[in-house]
Amino acid sequence: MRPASEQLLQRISDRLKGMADPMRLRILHTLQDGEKCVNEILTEVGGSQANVSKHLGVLKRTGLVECRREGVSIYYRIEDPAVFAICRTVCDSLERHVSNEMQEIEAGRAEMMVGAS
Amino acid sequence: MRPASEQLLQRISDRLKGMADPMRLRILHTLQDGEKCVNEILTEVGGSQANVSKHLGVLKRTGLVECRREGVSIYYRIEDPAVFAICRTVCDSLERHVSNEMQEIEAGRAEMMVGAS
DNA sequence: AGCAAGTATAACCACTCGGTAATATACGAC
DNA sequence: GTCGTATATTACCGAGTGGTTATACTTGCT
Repeated sequence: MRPASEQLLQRISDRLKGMADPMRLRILHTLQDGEKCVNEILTEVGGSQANVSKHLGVLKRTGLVECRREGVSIYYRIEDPAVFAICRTVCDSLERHVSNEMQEIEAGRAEMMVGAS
Repeated sequence: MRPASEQLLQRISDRLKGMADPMRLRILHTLQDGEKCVNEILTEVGGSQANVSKHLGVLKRTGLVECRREGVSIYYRIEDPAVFAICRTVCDSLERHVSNEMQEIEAGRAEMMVGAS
């Protein structure tokens, strides 16, 4: 097994950390259908202007989004669609997890029924 | 586009946060080839016992690993191999990112050369 | 130049996080 | 029971995070 260099691990965890926030996930999600300026993002995801701007800064620093200026507006767009693949993978995993929980609950219930007089 | 419920976003970000740390990635990586007890993990990933134990706690709370007791030892194992798919996706994305940077540097250099007398 | 709109930044606060050192717990051997 | 080993937990600290409010910056318009 490869030793998985410290640098690589650091970069992976940075990127994951960049995504690991509900507000930022909302922003990424709303950018899924094309670039949008801050105002549009703001009305779609809610929250204060300063807060959204800060989260956009985090996303930009992390390399998850890019932006360009057009007049007085600044348009943000997804820099790497891999984000969505990651989200999908996590969602699938969560679904499996939940269905496992359900099965265990079912099994537990069945066992209780056997034990019951 | 689906509104992507607040709960789901919270769970996704929790899971990402659970992975978003170099030490935890190292632990997950070392568990890739089967379950290991804390001592084994400890010697493979380094760091203090308390620290590794705490990170293992985080991984367990997040639902990324499971554990079982065998005598005095406690064996941990990956609960959901989706972790590796996520890492692979991030790595691929990083590689693309880096190669883009390289191209831009190359392009920039070429331009400079043109400008030079 | 001055003003307004869009966006970013600074200062601050409560809170979480990653780390360490020390202590507690659980188990097996004796 | 005591002792030693394996692991978890506690208490603490410095650093970072997510949020708010207020302020600054940048651009277009007049």
